[in-house]
Amino acid sequence: MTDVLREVGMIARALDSISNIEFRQLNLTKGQYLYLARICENPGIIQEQLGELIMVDRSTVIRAVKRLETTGFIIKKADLTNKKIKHLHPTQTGLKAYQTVIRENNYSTCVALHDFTNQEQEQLERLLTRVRKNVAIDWEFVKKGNHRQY
Amino acid sequence: MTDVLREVGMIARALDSISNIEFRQLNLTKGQYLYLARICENPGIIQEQLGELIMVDRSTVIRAVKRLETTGFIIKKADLTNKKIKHLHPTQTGLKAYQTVIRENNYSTCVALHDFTNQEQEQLERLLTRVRKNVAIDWEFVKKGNHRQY
DNA sequence: TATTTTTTGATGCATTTACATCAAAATTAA
DNA sequence: TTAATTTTGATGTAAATGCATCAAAAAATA
Repeated sequence: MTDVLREVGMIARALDSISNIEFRQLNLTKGQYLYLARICENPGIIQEQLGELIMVDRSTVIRAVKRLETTGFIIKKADLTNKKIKHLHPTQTGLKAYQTVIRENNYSTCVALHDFTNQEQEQLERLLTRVRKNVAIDWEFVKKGNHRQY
Repeated sequence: MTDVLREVGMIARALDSISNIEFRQLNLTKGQYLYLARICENPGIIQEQLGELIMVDRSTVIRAVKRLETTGFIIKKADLTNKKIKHLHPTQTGLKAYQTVIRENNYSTCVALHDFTNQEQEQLERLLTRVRKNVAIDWEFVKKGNHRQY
């Protein structure tokens, strides 16, 4: 019954582990590739949204982004009208590193799906998107302090 | 292209986050439910195997298991012939907590698959198992210090 | 308009995570 | 058997993670 979730967990940990090892050569520490990629793909995004996109805690985002800033991969820009928010943009260095991140991620996807037909790949993606949306509802519910009944 | 991996990552983080929040009432700290469940299902397992099963670093297993031991969820038993290895077994407290872990995990699975037909559920599980096996090969390769070409 | 609530960012603290490295036992090879 | 290699466990160190909490700005409500 819980097997599906376990497979997902194992796959996620293994791939994250591989990426973290491989991206050390880019001077990206654990997990940073996630934030960098999303910022490069959504320039101007704010930290709050980044957390929702990646599904991690706000405080985690803030610290990961701070590190990316001090190491020169991204910059924070103030908003013209809203004093509270800060827009995130990649630097040249960030975009350069992003190329490698994408190449690696694509390679991992190929490895993960190497014996899959096109149809199976599409099927898996469709199913996973539905799972993610289902799970997101409960994640936000529980993160807000609500209790699930089971 | 990399979307499948991202979905997997998001799902895994969200579910892990939910579980960690919910299991604090059992006095299980972050990630410990994973180890406890596997030990309850594989009594006598050794730490090395546990790492392969969950796909985390050896050092992480050792510390998680140590905490589970000091908090009384499991015990380590010496092997009769092999002085190097230590077999892990749940205590009564551990088995009690495991009941809740399973109930929660099953509930999360239901939530994740709530709009899936039986056929879709089975299909997803088959596909994910194949992905996990594919990924495991590279994980062990990279963990051993080998470099992937991409 | 004034008050309340929500949003967004930030930090202190405790904890996990994992790489590098060591050490001892067990296994394999010479 | 002896020497080399692998397995298994362990720890120091550095870093990420996330909860609790604060604060300021913005948005919603009275």
